Order: sequence, then C-alpha cells, then structure tokens
Amino acid sequence: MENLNLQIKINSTLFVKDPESSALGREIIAHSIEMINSLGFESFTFKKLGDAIGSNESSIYRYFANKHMLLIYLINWYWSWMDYKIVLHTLTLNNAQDKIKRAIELLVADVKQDSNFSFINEVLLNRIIISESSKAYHNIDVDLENEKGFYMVYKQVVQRVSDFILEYDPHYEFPHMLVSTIIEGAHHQRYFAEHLPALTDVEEGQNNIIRFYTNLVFNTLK
Amino acid sequence: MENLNLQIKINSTLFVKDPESSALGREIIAHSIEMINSLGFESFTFKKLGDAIGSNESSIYRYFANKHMLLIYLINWYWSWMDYKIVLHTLTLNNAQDKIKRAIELLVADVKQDSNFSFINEVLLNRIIISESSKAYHNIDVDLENEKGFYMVYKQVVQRVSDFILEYDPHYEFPHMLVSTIIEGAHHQRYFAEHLPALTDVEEGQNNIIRFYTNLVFNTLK
DNA sequence: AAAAATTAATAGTAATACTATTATATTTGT
DNA sequence: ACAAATATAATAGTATTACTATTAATTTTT
Repeated sequence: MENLNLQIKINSTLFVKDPESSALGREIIAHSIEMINSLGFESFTFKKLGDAIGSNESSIYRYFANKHMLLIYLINWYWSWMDYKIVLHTLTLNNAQDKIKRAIELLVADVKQDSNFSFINEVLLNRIIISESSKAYHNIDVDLENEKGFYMVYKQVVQRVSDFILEYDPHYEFPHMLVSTIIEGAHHQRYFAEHLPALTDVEEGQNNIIRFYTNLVFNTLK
Repeated sequence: MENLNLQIKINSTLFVKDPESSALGREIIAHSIEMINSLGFESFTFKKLGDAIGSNESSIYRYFANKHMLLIYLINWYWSWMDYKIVLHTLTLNNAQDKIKRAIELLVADVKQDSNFSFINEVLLNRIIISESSKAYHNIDVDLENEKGFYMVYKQVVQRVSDFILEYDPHYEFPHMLVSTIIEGAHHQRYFAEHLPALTDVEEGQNNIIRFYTNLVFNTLK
C-alpha cells in the first residue's frame, strides 16, 4: 500500500489560496505542523513560521486568513485522512463487530507515518489533534463556523462509525454519543498519560486505551 | 441546606492576593465569570474586566498574575465545590452502587445555583468549565503547572469517584480512565448538544446524558 | 515584448498583555 | 493622636501580536 498518488481534498472555504498548489504552501503546512507541536498553538505565530521557512509573515496571509484557519485546515486534513483509513480498512470486513473493532483501533491507537502524503507528518499532526483541536471548536464563533461547514468532516467520521454501531445493534439509542465519547476520550487519555497520569490507568505497552474503549463499547451494546 | 457559612479554600499559590479578602477581589471573580461566558476566554481581557467593574486593569494584576491564572483559580474553585458536593451527597449512602449513581448525577447533570456561595454564579461557572477548562491544561506549561499542584483538586475528585468504583468492583482495571472519560465526556456532550448536535443524541428533557453514562458504567463494571 | 495578473516585501496600525513608577489611602506603633 | 510604614490604585509606558495597505518584483498571458 505505497505510493498511491492520493491527495486529500480540502474544502476551499478553509484557505485563501490552496497550500497544496505551491512549494511555499507545502512548506507552510509542513513547518506549521512542526512548530505548533514544539511551541504550542498559543505561542505559534505567522511571524515565527515565516522566519522558519525563510519567507515573510505577510506571504502566509495569502494562504490562510489567520492561524485559527490554519488549525481548522490541519484538523480537516486529519479527519479526511482518518475517514479514508476507516473506509479502506473496513471495506473488506463483512461483520459489524469487526468493523467496530477496526474503527476503534484506528481512532484510538498511536498514529503511524503514512508515506502516501509526503509533506504531512501524521504522527505530529495526531499530537496536534490531541493537544490543540478542542481549541478550534471551543470558540465563541463555533455556531457560525459550524454553519460554514468547518466541522463537517469530523461529523462524517462520527456518522460513519455510528452506522457500524447501528448495524451491530440497530436499537441502540446513543450511537453518536458513544462514538464521540470514544474519540474525544481516547485523545484525553493519551494526553493525560503523558502529562496528568493520575487521571488515567495507562501502562507502557499494555494497549490499555484500546482495551478500555473496546470493552466499553461491547459491554454497552447488546 | 442553606446559609451554611462555608468558604471554598483555594491554594494560595494560585493568586497574588486572595480575591475573597476584599470587595474588589470579589467583584473580579463575579464579573470575570460573567465576562468569560459572554466574550469567550480569548476575547476576555483584564482591561475589559477593569472597565466593567469601574476599576483599573493594573489593579486586577494585584490579584492574579494573568488571565490564565484567573482561569486556573476558577477551575480550582469549581472542583473544590464539586468535591464538597460529592462528599455531602454520598456520606449517608451505604452502598457503592448508590454512591456511583449519585456522583455521576452530580458530575453530569445541569448545575443549579448554590446559595451558600453568594458571589459565585455556579451555573455560569459550569459553562466555563465545559467550554474553557480544557484550555487550562492543553498548555505548553502543563507539566510545570502540574508539579505546582494546579490540577490537584481535579485529580482528587477523580480519585474519590474511582474509589467508589473500586468499592463496587474491586478488580476493575481502569477506574481512573472510566471516571475521567465520564467527566470530560459529559462536558463534551453538553457542548455538542448546544453547538454541534450531529455529534450527540441529546434530546430535550430526556436526561440522555445521565442515562448514557450511567448505563456505560454499570454495563462495564461487574 | 507589452500588458495583465500574481506574489512578495516593507512599513505601517490597533490591540494585547503586561510592567515600572508615582500618587493616594489605610493601617500600625508609640 | 499622629507620623511612619504598608498597602492599594492609577497613570503612563513597552514589547509583542495579529493583522492590513501599499509598493515592488516576478511571472504569465496575449
């Protein structure tokens, strides 16, 4: 499964100019992922990014209206990529239980680099999703941005896995709650394991997060 | 249960001067809760707060080093209050299942105003916890701040409810994960219900969030 | 090759998040 | 009671941030 020549298509309302359309745009994406990781989103600025890629702050504004929109772009890229991975890895499975297990693994496990998308470091992007993505929607403009479709791809992922849940247990009342609880929960647990271990029970090499959420789901469903 | 003359004691490393010690300090707390709610944490500034209470920006710096520390203070107040409520409402219960149910209700249900703490609006403070509190620990300085004890009260609440879980099922492997999943999950579901309803299954007056998390816990435990 | 369009860089601005200094009020010791 | 000590508040600043308007340079199109 290498060199598939794929490109994740991103809603054009999220950027001013498509960063995939130029070398500078790709530099912006690649380096912003590294810098948001190393500095944290609050300390990351377009000025610092410009310096890092040998370009000017104002040139970055030609691609993204502000750093919030760059974060939204990265989050959308991540969920589009995750959605593609879920489809790819469940397509050949023909029972709902296996599909759910596979989806949980993909959503909850440590992310590995995907060689199909060369200028994106998926490992670091996953860390951004864990540490920074809630800042995107915990925002005073969330309703307006939701109307504009900024969170559509995330909702699509939740819907896809909810459909597996309903395939497995058609009468289950709360499929979306269950799926969003797993996704957000797993991100929290990874963050807690690294920074606030008293809030979790993660142990080295035990895959406790996957076991915990898999048990949670199949004990809850019929 | 009225007029108990209680005061929530807050770790003195969190403030420069104790806001409960003066009228100005209490104004700062009361109005910051309102303003963080109405403006969102990013748009809230000490300048605007100063204007709102007819005082100067620099006077607020005599109480809190910066707005991040004010948020940490509010979060600590909330969790101290919640911990007190959990103790109060489970003390007379003598079986673990009832204690867990009561704790979930307190952690997950809509918050009501508590007349014992007059200058704090607990309803609005709960909204801040839901919308803004993850910004406190999703911060580049989380490890340092954790060492300083900024998140101790939250960890104490998780520990207290984890102990109920272990009382009910002494061999359960993941009590902290389960409790932090419920707390953070319930906050997410309330936020989603208001702003991103496709991610949840909340219906008016159905108490779905409490039912969902109560089922989750008792299906997971023996 | 000239005109049109795109892109980049310079130089600004308003707002933010503080800080240093000074002025004013309050408390305390004798 | 009253000066000295201490606490508090206000003024006026600064460095940084998050942009924007304008101009310069380059590339593309005809």
